[in-house]
Amino acid sequence: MARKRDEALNEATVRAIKQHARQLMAEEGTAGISIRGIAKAMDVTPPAIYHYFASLDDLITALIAEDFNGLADALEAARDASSAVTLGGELLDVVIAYRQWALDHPTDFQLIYGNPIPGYIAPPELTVPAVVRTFITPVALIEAALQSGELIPQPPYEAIPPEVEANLSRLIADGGYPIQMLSMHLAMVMWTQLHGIIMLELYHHLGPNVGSVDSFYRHVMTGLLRSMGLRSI
Amino acid sequence: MARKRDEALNEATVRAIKQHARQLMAEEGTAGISIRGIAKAMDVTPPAIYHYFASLDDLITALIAEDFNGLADALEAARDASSAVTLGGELLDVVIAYRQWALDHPTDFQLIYGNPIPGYIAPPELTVPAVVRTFITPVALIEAALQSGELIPQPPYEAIPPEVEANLSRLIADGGYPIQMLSMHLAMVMWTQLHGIIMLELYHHLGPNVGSVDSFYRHVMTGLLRSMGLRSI
DNA sequence: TGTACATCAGTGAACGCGCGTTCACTGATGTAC
DNA sequence: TGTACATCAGTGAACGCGCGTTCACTGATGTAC
Repeated sequence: MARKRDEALNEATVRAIKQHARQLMAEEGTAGISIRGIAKAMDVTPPAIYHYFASLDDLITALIAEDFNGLADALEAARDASSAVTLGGELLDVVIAYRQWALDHPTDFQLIYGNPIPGYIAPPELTVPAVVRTFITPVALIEAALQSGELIPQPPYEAIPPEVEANLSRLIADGGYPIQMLSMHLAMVMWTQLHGIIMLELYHHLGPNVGSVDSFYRHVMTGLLRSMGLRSI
Repeated sequence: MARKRDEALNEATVRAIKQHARQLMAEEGTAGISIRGIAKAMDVTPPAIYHYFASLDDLITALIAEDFNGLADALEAARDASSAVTLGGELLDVVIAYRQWALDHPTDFQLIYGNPIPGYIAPPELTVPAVVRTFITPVALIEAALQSGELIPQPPYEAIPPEVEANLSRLIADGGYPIQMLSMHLAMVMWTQLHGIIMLELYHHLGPNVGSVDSFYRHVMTGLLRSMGLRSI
């Protein structure tokens, strides 16, 4: 029976394990993570790992949690570092940072958004709020732009299907954020668009088709935000 | 050394092998495909499989090829079966069929568009033209709508970034289709949008957020096509 | 200051598992003369 | 009509591999009195 990091002195080792796990994942893909592989890379015996994580699944769960937070942090940082003078400009910078994080951490992005690792099931009580945290930065900017009149909703994006409306309002209530349903809806649409480009790019389906994914992404995302009624980009 | 299906009498067995492979994949995920697993399911000895496929990788490649063609066939069938009276209506039916195929064959969709199977690398000379075949039906409808004036390009979707333009024209030349670059570009944008929704849905990230993905998908895709300038839906 | 003991980090051997692939083979079926 | 032979589909044993996890253990370090 392994103890989980009761106190924090082993913190450095925990970090080292995660780091080697990510290294392995980068080299062999998301399913390449293994206790034995990490142990070999650290020049240590496999059971030693069990002092820090109770099982392989626990390790993976920790990685996933960290990655979601890493992405969310990157979005916040991009907003804070943005030199844009409008909310729309900040939003575009955040959107660009989203893809940049995926490009900088391709296997991490696959880990949180791609095929599940064989035999592993991510606990939804981790995964759902983690996705939500990732949303907060962009959705808050959309909300602010909406309030300030910088974003004036345009058809067809000013309407929300009734079936979706119900769920969105529950989502907002659960989160406790003072945010209009329309902001949430627009963020959702934006999210699916950006996600499609990134996923296709990561799996090498988009590059051969559009050549410069950089330009394509910027063009499409700018276009989408303008279609939604954002006047400032 | 195994012979590949020299003649076609073993065709029924080849089909049975693929079918059991898909079954296994549906139960255990994309990485659950294994020679031994298939053999066990067919109540046969593992080496027997090597009479029909030279290796596991060959089998996977055959599955991928078949899936791409299956998706392309489904799109053609949807166009042919469409009761819509406009090109735009047909296009929307095709777009809906795309998602429906993914929902009907979730692990097949993951196989062709999700994480690669550990240790397997799909041959690009198979994969790139296969993706293209999948494009033909929607892009032809967009082209026709453009020619007939049913689609009148609107900003921001009437422009193509220069870096993308170069690649698109090469793509069209390679394919030998008499298609305007703008049709290709619009199809590309549409593809990334639809793909994002489907991927997020398949991995259970979208459902909890929007409630009815059905409504959301229809709403977003209709909205996008209208924004592009399609007048008939 | 010295001794007794607890804790911590890790070892080494072993478990049972499933995997792709190879090899020499067997028995049934079909074909040629 | 009967015999000789080739082909086909599959068997059974074995290879070497990597995996997660368990178990009893060791030796170093820290702490209490």
